[in-house]
Amino acid sequence: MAAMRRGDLAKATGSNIETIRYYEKIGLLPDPARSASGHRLYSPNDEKRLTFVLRCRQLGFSIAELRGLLQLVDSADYSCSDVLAVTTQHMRNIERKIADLRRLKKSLEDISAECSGDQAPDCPIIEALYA
Amino acid sequence: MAAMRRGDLAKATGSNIETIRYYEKIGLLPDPARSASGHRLYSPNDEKRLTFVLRCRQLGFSIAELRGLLQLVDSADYSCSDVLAVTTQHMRNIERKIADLRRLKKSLEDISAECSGDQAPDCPIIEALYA
DNA sequence: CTTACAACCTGTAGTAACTACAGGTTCAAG
DNA sequence: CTTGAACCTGTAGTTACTACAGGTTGTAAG
Repeated sequence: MAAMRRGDLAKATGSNIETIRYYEKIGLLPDPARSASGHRLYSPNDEKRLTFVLRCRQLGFSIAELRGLLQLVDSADYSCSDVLAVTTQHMRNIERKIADLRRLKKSLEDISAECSGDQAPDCPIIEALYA
Repeated sequence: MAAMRRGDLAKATGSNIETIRYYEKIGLLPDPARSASGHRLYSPNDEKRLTFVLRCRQLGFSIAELRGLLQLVDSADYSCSDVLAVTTQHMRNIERKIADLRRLKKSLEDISAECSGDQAPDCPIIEALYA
């Protein structure tokens, strides 16, 4: 189980090599071990943590939310209710975003309804917005 | 019908005073007239254009999409089909975002389903992500 | 007429979450 | 021993603004 270098870790997790350095810089990942010449060396534990971070990001957690989640994880005595609170809040945010987008789409549909889509000049969409 | 200054225009359109300068800088708004001492002076036409820009932004058009729309408007011989093409593309983008968020929400629900939300340590949400 | 203060002017830095580059070192293969 | 990939660092660019610093102008009251 040899230590991985940064490129290996990126490949193993499917992430961008620069992202790893970025996450380290902002404190999501701990400073890794270094070889004698200064190259970063990653353990399987480091890989697990990065995987966690990447999964949370894929689930739409912001870096700030993720920081909260990691604080829980790192505190080592987190409970279900703590985690569920963060997750539930995040789901609410997502629901709000969905609602916003739906309203947006409805507005666009309404505005577009009058538009013939043909070669006519003076499109009613523009008329509606540029009044 | 006196010319407005920047603060007046911001108030009239409900926008931030700095945003106006920003839109000017990136070329969404034309360079306005200036008083002898260098203060910006806005015409009713300027106000109409800013209103258009703000409405499009509220409808979720990116600055790049907006630029396309303005190019059409400024070309003065745009047609319905041109405008509808941009709008339709934008609606598709919104639909995709909605779908993405729905999938996200579903994943979170699935992951959370096992979580009791009580004081138990070792939350299954974390287990699922930090595996 | 002066004083005060709001509103303006400019350029620049900060936000979120990365990505990309420049210029230099180290590692691994042939 | 040479070559080239992979690494190192710091910094700039992205989107769409917002906020500040430090200076000038406009306006109203005294």
